[in-house]
Amino acid sequence: MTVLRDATLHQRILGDIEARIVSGEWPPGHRIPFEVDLAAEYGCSRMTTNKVLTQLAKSGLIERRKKSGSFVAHPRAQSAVLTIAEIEAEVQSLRLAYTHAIHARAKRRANAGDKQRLELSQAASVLDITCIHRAGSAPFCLEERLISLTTVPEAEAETFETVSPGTWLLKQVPWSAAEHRISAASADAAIAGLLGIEKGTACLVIERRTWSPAGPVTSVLLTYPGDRHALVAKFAPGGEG
Amino acid sequence: MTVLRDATLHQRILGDIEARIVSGEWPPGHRIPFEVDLAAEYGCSRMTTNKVLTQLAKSGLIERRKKSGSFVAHPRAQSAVLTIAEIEAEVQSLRLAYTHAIHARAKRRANAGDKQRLELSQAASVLDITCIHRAGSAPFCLEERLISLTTVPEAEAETFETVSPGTWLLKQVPWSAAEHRISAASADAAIAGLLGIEKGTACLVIERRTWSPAGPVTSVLLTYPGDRHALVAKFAPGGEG
DNA sequence: TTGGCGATAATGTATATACATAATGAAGAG
DNA sequence: CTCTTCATTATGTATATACATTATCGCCAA
Repeated sequence: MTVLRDATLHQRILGDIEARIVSGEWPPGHRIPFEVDLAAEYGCSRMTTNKVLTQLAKSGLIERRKKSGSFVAHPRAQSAVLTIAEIEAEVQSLRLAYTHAIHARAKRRANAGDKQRLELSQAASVLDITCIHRAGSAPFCLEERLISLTTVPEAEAETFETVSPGTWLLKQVPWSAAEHRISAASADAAIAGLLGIEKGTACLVIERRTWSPAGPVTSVLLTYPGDRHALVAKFAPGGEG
Repeated sequence: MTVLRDATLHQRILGDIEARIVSGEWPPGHRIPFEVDLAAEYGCSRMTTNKVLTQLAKSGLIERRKKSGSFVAHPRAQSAVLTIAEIEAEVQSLRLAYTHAIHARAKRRANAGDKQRLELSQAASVLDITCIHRAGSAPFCLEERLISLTTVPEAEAETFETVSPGTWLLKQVPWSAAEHRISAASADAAIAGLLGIEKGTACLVIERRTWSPAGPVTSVLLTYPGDRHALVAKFAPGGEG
């Protein structure tokens, strides 16, 4: 119920329509007023109402059909924005000291498993890195990463001792596309040892694969002890409130 | 590398700028041409380039500062759109028959735990439902749900035998806000029994809480056997590819 | 040197207008 | 009665214009 003080006309119209949809006053399937009618109602030009409705359509709240009008959409699937912070930032937001250590680092020709993880078809060489992230003195997260040296040859010269692989790659390829796969798994003996937890503990596993226009960049498995970590995703109809 | 055939001017400009950012040609911090210069380059009006840059700013790829210009943003956190399908749709996409069964259903005054889960402050009554979703004959997912009868009194009359609680609520409160919390947990004896898995199996747990303008609606814990399920979230710079 | 003041330059919002596009529905031809 | 055609109508995209907002820079004075 926060009344926006200096809301623009655009925001006012947008908010009014959103409120009527979210409250259920306009249920899915309901036809909302035409652009020209809304413009008349608010005493503005059609361009203004057009931009509002276009934005609502992009956010998925309404559907627009030429000649027919605009209709409140039927929600299909719960979708939400998932924010995965950098591990260092995540640890620091817990007011703990962040450190990382490289546990293993090897260059090799890509084997079958590597090719599948990176979606490589041709022969290529990769860098395989195992890294432990700590919050204070306790292990926080295990990182098992493959880097395609074909796409990022500069990685071969890096030891990643001072800068973690994730942070370094973010500088090299700032705006790559990514796909995340989130699942749960029991820690095997090796992982349990590295994370200092009991074998069989449930862990949250995030696999992130990233691509640049030049090709596959990296595939990383992040394993978190499950009882200590959770991902949070929020959804507000129409974007952010 | 798909060349858009009938791309609008807006899409062309947008794509060109995105490409230069994603490729690294324009690194974070780089100042991109002014609206008027872009307009001159493409032979269009400033309104067109303005809308393109405004959209890029909303998607987080650039930052805009009055008098200074527009700059490629520094990526802060990996964020991606997570789509959580309805369980029924999810099962059917696996080409399996979907059924659900109500295992328990109880109305009660909200206790301390209920109030915390629903973020209720006052006394209220809630409906507590345990429901098993099956793919074919095998359990697929366990649903433990609280519904606030203050916000959705109609729920009291529902048995949810024919329509699952999630589907029913989606009809009642179509466009509610939601918060998801994703974690991993070991199945205890009760959950293992209901899901037909061994005690201690790692499970993916999604807690979804939803609100309507009238107040908290529901809190649901979805527990999936971890080795059989994964969530997928994708990120493409600038929205969808 | 320092402090403030105003010109400037870039973005932010809104308007009126124009024409393109596509779906609907009605009129007309076979 | 059916198929085609065409006018209508609502959205989609783009333009030229206007004025508001707000950082930044340079000038001038204390």
